[in-house]
Amino acid sequence: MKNDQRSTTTLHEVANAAGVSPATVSRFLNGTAKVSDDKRKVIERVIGELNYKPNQLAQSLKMGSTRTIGVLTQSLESGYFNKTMTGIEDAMKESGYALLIMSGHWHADEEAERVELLIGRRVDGVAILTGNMDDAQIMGFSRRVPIVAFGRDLHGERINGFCLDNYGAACQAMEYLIEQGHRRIAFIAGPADHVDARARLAGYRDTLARHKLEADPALVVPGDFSESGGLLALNQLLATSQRFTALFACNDLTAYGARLALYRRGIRVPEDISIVGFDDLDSSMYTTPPLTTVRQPLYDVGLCIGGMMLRMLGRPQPEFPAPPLSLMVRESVRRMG
Amino acid sequence: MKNDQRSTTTLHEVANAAGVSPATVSRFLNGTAKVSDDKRKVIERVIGELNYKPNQLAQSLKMGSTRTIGVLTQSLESGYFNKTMTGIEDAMKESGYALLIMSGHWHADEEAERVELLIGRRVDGVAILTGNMDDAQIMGFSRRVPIVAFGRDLHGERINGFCLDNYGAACQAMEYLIEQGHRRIAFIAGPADHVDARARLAGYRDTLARHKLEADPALVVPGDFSESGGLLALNQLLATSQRFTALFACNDLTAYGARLALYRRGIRVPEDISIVGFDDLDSSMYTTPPLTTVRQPLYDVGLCIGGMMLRMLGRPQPEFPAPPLSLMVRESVRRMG
DNA sequence: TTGAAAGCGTTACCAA
DNA sequence: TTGGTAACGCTTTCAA
Repeated sequence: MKNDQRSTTTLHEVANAAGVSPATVSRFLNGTAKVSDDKRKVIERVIGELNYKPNQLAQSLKMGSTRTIGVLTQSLESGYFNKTMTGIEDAMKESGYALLIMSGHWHADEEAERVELLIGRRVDGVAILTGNMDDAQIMGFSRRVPIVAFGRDLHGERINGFCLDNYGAACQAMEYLIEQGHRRIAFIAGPADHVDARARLAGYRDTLARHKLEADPALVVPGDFSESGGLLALNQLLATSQRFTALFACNDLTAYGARLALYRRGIRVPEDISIVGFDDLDSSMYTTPPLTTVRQPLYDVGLCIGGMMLRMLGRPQPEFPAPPLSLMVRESVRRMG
Repeated sequence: MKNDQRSTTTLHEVANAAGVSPATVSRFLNGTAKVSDDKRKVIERVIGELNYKPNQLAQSLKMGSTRTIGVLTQSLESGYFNKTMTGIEDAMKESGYALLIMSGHWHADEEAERVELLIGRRVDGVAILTGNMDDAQIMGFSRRVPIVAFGRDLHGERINGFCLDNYGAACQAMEYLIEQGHRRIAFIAGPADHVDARARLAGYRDTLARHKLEADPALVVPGDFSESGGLLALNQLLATSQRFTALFACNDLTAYGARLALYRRGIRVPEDISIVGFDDLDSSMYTTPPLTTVRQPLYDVGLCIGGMMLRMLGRPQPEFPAPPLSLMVRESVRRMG
């Protein structure tokens, strides 16, 4: 017993102990070529005795593939992104690929830096979840590594992307509110530089216009996709003493914050004010009242991303269409009159 | 321009182009030894021109370190674990270490399998977040790779662990409830095989006993750490028409579910029933009413884990004491009489 | 200060 | 079917 400390058995040691050449052991391991029954038996035994595990590092260096895909998320804490990552993880499960995850925190420079890091670590592909980088920048990266980008409409030899129809879903939510008899509908916006936030705002405005309803600019207040932003926004809105019967929040977190602001003032939901959110986070089913919101099929998005990646990497996968957004009608909207 | 496709420049190519030996380039890159000014200049230029980036794979193989630490989490979707991971990520930020994250889904076999995978990928260390493996099993892994384990009191040459005082915090929460005048307090338990869940239950029982209050077994109902479990549990509790004025939920998710069950029946919080949770998830500050709950300093836990890991890996780090749990008094508990 | 060369643990080609 | 051997891209002796 000389291998005391974390010593790792190598292929050579196995070969020596088994009295065969390293090449043969390798062939046995990978099924690359036939090895005779007697040798196979010895090798099998020796591997068991020595508890040999191939060094993936060496394999990667040799084969030019790390069996790792990099994921650029924005925040490890985001329920939004993590659901997607679970999907990616599950899509990759059987393939032997591992996920190297890094966060860009919605900061273009940091995102680019992380992608560089990922490439430096020789990942086989990079999945980019939204973020603030230029499309051009991402296209540039795609010359160095296969990329699948969620939230971007990018396509090319080594890159694929897809978006969800945020605009359409926002319209759908607004239609619902209007159909329930609401006329004065407030909107808490998201970060102005965020594509999805912009699409949702456009959906709000266009639907109002389509119904020839006044789009009172005082009814649109800025938010930042966070609970505290929603709280602030609603306080700000209330301070202007504008009348409104419904509120469309650009995401669920914002809706949570707004809901608390209402609670603080004793304004009931949905009796006094109706609320619609966007995302359908897990907890939205359990708020009081359960939140009516646009469901983003994030897990499926992850599956989709994973599948696209695997396909780019040359592993045939069943196509998985980008899933649609849909309105989850729960209990935060009241039917008027 | 011959390097069209993702071709990667190597150290040798740089050396050739610069008219020096690979060794010199390597020395320049690592500052391992002095290189003369003229050579240094050429090398610098060539590296820029060729956009050379060292192959980390080759470096790792040579140096025996991947600068990667594996993290065994239980679920990528868990707000609980992800907060911790953010802490780990931040602790590692400057060190050049990357995180290879895998999920065990609270299943001992799967956890062990993931750790094997991590070791196979030659991570420099593994951080284990709770989970269901035996302590012995984990000690076993520690002979192969340095480990820091959260939620375990393990110590050894290549392993360090720490727990948070769930028992004490549960007692603290119960003391608060009693102090507020509550006498009949219900408890929604967590998974019976979960250490933390057990500690919290023990805290509930012992505090009752310490105050000579009846521990009515009908008042403790099983849950599973999820919202739906909390909802079910509370319905079950209500079905027995037991009297109680307060509810201690073994975690926040459970509290959310219970709160919805109450809402459904028009039972007000905290006027009719008071609720205390455990974890202090981000959204607990924004529930209606904001939830009084035990705060787990998960981000700091992550920092702590990261620091311990770095120290084990031979990088001196300032010690970071395991942070204490504390009760966040908000608005879900009513003062009786 | 520099270069040649050995080696990290694999895989795969070429002979045998 | 097997073994020898040359890579993969890097770091680090050892000499010069």
